[in-house]
This record gives sequence, C-alpha cells and structure tokens, in this order.
Amino acid sequence: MKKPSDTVVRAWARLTKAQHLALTAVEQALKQADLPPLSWYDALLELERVGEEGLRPFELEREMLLAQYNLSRLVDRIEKAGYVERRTCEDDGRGQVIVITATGKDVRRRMWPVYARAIQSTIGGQISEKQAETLDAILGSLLATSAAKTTP
Amino acid sequence: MKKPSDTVVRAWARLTKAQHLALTAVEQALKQADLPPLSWYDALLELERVGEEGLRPFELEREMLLAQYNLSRLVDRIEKAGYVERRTCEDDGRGQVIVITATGKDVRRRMWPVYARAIQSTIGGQISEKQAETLDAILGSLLATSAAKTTP
DNA sequence: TCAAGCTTGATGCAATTGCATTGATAGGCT
DNA sequence: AGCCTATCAATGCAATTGCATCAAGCTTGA
Repeated sequence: MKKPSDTVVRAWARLTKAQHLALTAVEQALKQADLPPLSWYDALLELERVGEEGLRPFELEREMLLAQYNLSRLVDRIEKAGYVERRTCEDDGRGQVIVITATGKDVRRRMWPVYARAIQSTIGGQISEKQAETLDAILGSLLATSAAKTTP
Repeated sequence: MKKPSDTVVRAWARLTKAQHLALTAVEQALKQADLPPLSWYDALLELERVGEEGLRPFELEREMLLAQYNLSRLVDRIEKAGYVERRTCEDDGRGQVIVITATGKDVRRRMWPVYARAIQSTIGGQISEKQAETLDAILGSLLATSAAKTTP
C-alpha cells in the first residue's frame, strides 16, 4: 500500500474540516429552530420515501451508516416523540418494521427549509455551481468503490 | 437566501458520507493498532509543530474546531496518558500552556503510518491524483470564506 | 428433527459530548 | 484605585455513543 500524497492528505483534512463546519452549522440551525437533530431528519426522510411499507431497522442502519445499537436507540427516541411507529414484522419473528407517522412527515417537512438554508450558506454560497458539480462528481467516484467495503 | 441547488444538496450528502466512511476507517485502524483516537493525533501534531513554546488551550481549541469544554477534557485525557504537560502561563494568570512531551512525540509518530494507510485506502486509492488536486482546491475555496464565520 | 450457527434487535455499562454555569483573572473606563 | 465587562478554563449534570453481550428467532445440514 502506497503512502498518500500530500495532496490527498490535505484534501482529507479539508474534507473533514468542511464537513465539520457545515454539520455544526446545520445542527445549530435546527436546534435554534427548536427542531430535532439532523440524524432524525435522515431517518425520517428514508422512511418517508418508502412510505407505508416501512423499513426494517437493519435496512435503515445500512442506509444511514449507523452502528446497530446506535440505530436502535435513535429509533427509540424518534418513536418516543411519536414520529415513527414500530410494527411487528409479519415475515420475521425477530424483526420489526418502522413506519413514519403523519406527525413525523410534518416534522420532516418543517425541518427541510432550516436544513436547506444551512447547507446553502455553508456550501452553496461558497462555491460556484460548476464547482459544486465537480465536487459532487469527485465525491461520487470516491464513494462508488468504497461503498462496497462496508462489509469486509 | 436562495435555496441550495440539487447539486449542492447531493454534494453535501456525499461530503458527509465520504467523510464518515473515511473517519470510521481511520478510527478503526487506530484502535486496532492499540493507538489513541484521531483527535489525539490532531492535538499532538499541532503541539509538536509549535515545539517547546506550546499552545494555549484556546489556541488549540480554534485550530481543532472544538468546543471549549471539549478541548479541556481532551487535554485532561492526553495529559493523564503523559503525552502532554500543562504548564502555568507566565503572561496570563488565568491561562496555561500545553506542551507535548517526548512520549507524546513518539506516539504521534507511531500513529502516522496507520493513519496514512487509512487515508490512502479510503481516499487516495479511490480517486486520481488529478481529482485529489481538484477536490483539495474546491474544498480550499469552500473553506476560505466560511472560516471567517466561526465567530458570529 | 434438532443442534449449531447466523441474523436481528435490545441493553448494561463505560466513555465521550453537549449544555449551562462557575471561578478566576485581565483589561478598560471613570 | 474601583467597578464593570470580557476572556480563559474547569466542571456538574444530562444526553449520546461505543463496546460487549444477550435473547430470540431463523437457517442449515447431518
């Protein structure tokens, strides 16, 4: 395994820094608007996408790149807030199905503008559309192969 | 404030995902090698750079984008491990100066190859050098302006 | 069939992070 | 000097995350 070039190392450092700044901005904006944290949004979005069907915890876990115990507890919290429902799974006695509620959909919708504004001000506003396209493309190819490595 | 374009939103999502994957890989690699977490590396590196002079906690705090209480406790832990020393600050009775120890330098040096390998396999190995340069440049311009917004 | 092993999901406990507040000193202003 | 505000750092407490393990149900294969 070759050592990373200086460019790669610097890109990594900046990747982390940029993500950290943007993330902090998003979380702060949400909190300030009395809305749940970003992870709730991610979960609710996935669940809204699949609709009444719902998702199994382990599916959501993989979508969100979360550790199993971490997802389990995230769902606990969101359920307690009434934004999702845990239903017993017909096909698998061990499992369950998580379904978003009407309130959950509503909250997700209310989160979006706040979230969007924070993204725009930390990312969109700082680079050109052209740069955003390039950034997106490069990160896309970066993820294309490494996504397969989640199960080594 | 305009809404972010779809491209920006997707770039943001990928930014987060890529960073998360790489970070996880790095942390895992360090743990597996029985080495301290990445945040220790960052702190030790900054402290090694400035040498005997040391850094004030608040300086390190800004370098690392950490919350004040968070840095305070990080230093607690690193100090307890014997990798840094807290000295009383001559110039400012409230403050202190943090200086890396010889052991600290040694640990930092031993962390680097593990860290580097993880970066290479999650970033360097996935994209071309040319792409890495572009990525670095775009993130650089992204950070150029937003860095100023840390103190609103 | 049924034991061995795998998958799904939860949970006790420790470590870390976030939040709010505090204690102490510095620096400016009158 | 004396007071007021700002800065520097620590800390009590709650929430979250990480780690290890567990219980329960599925699957496989002799």
